[in-house]
Amino acid sequence: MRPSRRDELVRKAFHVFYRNGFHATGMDTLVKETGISKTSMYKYFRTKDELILAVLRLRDEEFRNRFTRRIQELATTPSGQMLALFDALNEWFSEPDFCGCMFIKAGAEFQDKADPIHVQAAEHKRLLLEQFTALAGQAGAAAPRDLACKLMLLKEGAIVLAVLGNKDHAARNAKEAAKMMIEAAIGQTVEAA
Amino acid sequence: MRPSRRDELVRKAFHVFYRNGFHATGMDTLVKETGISKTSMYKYFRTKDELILAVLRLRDEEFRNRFTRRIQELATTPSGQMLALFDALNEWFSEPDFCGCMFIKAGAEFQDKADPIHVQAAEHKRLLLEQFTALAGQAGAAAPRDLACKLMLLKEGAIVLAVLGNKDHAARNAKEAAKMMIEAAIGQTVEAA
DNA sequence: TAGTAAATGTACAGATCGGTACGTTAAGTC
DNA sequence: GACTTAACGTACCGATCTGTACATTTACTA
Repeated sequence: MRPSRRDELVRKAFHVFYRNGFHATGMDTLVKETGISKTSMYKYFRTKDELILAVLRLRDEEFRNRFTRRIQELATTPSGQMLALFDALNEWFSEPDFCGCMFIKAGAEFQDKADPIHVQAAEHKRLLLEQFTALAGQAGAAAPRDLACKLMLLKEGAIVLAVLGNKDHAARNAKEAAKMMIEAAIGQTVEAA
Repeated sequence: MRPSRRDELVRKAFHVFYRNGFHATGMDTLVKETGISKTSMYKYFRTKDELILAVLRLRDEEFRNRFTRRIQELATTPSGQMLALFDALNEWFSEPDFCGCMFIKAGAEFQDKADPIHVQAAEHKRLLLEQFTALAGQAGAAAPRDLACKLMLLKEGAIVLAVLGNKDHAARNAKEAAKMMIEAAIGQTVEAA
């Protein structure tokens, strides 16, 4: 089974949806931007929504993998990695084609909580929270889930303000706030990278 | 100048856009949901985008007014009001028709930073940040703008997680985190309401 | 009661939407 | 060379999109 053409579609469709939005991107636009015929698209996916779901699944996997790896590169201790999370976030903000979180946008465009796309978006956040919780547990936090939730709050808030406000300001303050949260939860200081 | 019919349109259009999204809501849907003829709509506003802008302006004004008033009802001191902000947030989350922040959603659907709708959404966040900064200044915070930014981060993060995760969890942790931020910035404890 | 302004309903234009039908081309395999 | 498979292009379907034209009705006012 050669996955090439189908994966190429999903990968290219991601960029178009990410930049243009879901409802604002028509299938004809996708044909033009991806160079893949509409006939092929509808052989791989029965509906536009199914294509969107595939895009979100790919993005979820790649984003979490890349994020986790980058954090491990930046710090060795669990507490240090929790703080490095916000350096990785800042790096992401600085990428030239950064324009927010795909899952926040998916949740915003597909608001029905029963919609599979909305569910998929929520699932991404849930999986991230799980990872953060594990990290907080390894760091010896008193209430790992609460610390993880607080880090998530800062991360999501930083993304929103990076889109609608000042990237640098958001990233710096999120990291400062995170440092206080982490230190309060584990009872010792954490040094910034 | 009788503002009734036009304002009625803006007010009712808000609810439809808020629940259904901007691109997903057609003008014919607005006719059906608001009971106002399409001819009238296009007499008041030349395009759909202009109507959306008017909706955002109304929402901005009403949201900030209502929020500010509620915070003043819940607490008297500036520092207490900053904390009460997260009680007001929790109340908002509990409203039956709560489905996120209209401006985050507007920013997500209109991503072009030059688009007037995107600009309007960013302006709302900027004005909120101004208010928080003033409050932080009154409370005697060392760096009012930084404290305000941290509160914003927690507020926006809480909204995102209220939509894509657990409302109660998000609101409670946001308030706990805010308490630590405020106390660290003003150098004294703040009591919860 | 006549006149005026606002709001209405209906019908439509031109474009685009998601999705399908169908015939053609390109590349490999036997 | 015959056969299969995957991808292609084009043309189209019915529905919906934003926005307009136009004649009619409502409601206030003189």
